[in-house]
Amino acid sequence: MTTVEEPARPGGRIRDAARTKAEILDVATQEFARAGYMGARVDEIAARTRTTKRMIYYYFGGKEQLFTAVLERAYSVIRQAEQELDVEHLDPVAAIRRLAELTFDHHEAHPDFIRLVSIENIHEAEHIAASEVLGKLSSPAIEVIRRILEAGRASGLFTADVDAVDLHAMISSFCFFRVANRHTFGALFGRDLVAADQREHYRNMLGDMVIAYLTADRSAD
Amino acid sequence: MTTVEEPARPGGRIRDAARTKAEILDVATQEFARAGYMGARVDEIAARTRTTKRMIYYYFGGKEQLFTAVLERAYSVIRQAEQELDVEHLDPVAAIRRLAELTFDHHEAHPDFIRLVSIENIHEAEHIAASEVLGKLSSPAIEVIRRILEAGRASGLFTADVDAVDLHAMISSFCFFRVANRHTFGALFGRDLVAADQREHYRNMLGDMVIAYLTADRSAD
DNA sequence: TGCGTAATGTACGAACTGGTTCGTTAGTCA
DNA sequence: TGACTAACGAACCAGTTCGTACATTACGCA
Repeated sequence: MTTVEEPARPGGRIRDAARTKAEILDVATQEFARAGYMGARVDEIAARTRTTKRMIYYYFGGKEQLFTAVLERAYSVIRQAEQELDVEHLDPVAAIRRLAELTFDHHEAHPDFIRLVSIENIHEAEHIAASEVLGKLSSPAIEVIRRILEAGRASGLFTADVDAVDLHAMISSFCFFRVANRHTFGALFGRDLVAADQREHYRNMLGDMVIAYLTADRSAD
Repeated sequence: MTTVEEPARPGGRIRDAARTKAEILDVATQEFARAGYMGARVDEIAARTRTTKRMIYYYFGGKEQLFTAVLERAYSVIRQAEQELDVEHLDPVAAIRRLAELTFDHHEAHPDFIRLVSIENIHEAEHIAASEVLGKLSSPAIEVIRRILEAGRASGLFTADVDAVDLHAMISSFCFFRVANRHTFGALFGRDLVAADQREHYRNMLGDMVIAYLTADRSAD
């Protein structure tokens, strides 16, 4: 989330559509993530911006479209990260582990994004459905996983006939839950899943889990 | 969720505190799960009840306490289910698989509960913290897992030195994600994780994953 | 049977909230 | 340089929303 922060020429208003839009999106991302879609206040977003509520409606049309724009930008950040995945030079086991760790790191680094996704699910993904952009572009990570899995099966390392999307779901589950349900889990089990000193532990646990699943001896089943 | 449904004596109002309270909780559960905490409308809950908004404030004090009461009852349902866990007569591998499948089934059967938990996490578990009841009582499932893990390690079947709470988190992750993120995942990857004809597939996948993790050959690490 | 209290219903209000109306200003291009 | 338009601000409005004041009724018990 590129936080816009500029010297702000002190005398009166400056005209910069791009900056104003970006600033609104920054603040809106925080506010929606903080309070949920219905809990977020358009006035509050405006107040924390160097512009006014009028501009939100001028640029985005309304609360609904603003949230959609927030989601679009948030998703574009992961896609960017996924695009930079470069793990296919590794052997399949190392490649999958690396991919899992990158997913893990990305979730940890973007808790606001996780919250937005939770919120969007409460609303049954209606904003994603309404978005021109989001519906189409699928994740590059899936293709990467598909290729690694193929290589792993070809070399005999991977015993399981797993689908790439399913494996992605498995990896995401763990990463997502850890961040999204941090609070209830902590309150009920007295354990902070996102505690700094447990980070490596859970990161390894995820890798071990995925590799164990892919390389398990299926002859006993 | 025991839906209260009674013949409803046709002539005028009936006095039944327990029934009125239970009916409010039923409707409130639906409404909060549907729209989130901030999105839920007290008037709407009252309208869908055979009583009035006045009664909500009379019995629960306010929206906040009503939501807490909804959470308390929702969590008590899982605890009930967990209390009935009876898997320790099985060998450790079968016992863990059975436990994972029960968790899987419970999540699938209670989507409203999943939504409430997501919502409560958006609000950083503040209602759980405010609850007299919820903070203390921890899950019986943890003790069951602890015992199975011990037996598994003792018999040499389980290679991993896993903590019971961590394993619970692992199992819950997959089950929770599948239900909670159904909508965004479906919209983005074109796959319905809760499709009826894929149920067995994902149920097996979870079991395979957990067993593979617990019985993996760790000598290579 | 009458009385006290728990339970219930109605109507209302103050504060809030998304969205709009109307008017203003800065930049730019002919 | 002047006019045109994109960018912007202040005030306002209509509909909601949580919560309450006040009146009322059913039920248990003396």
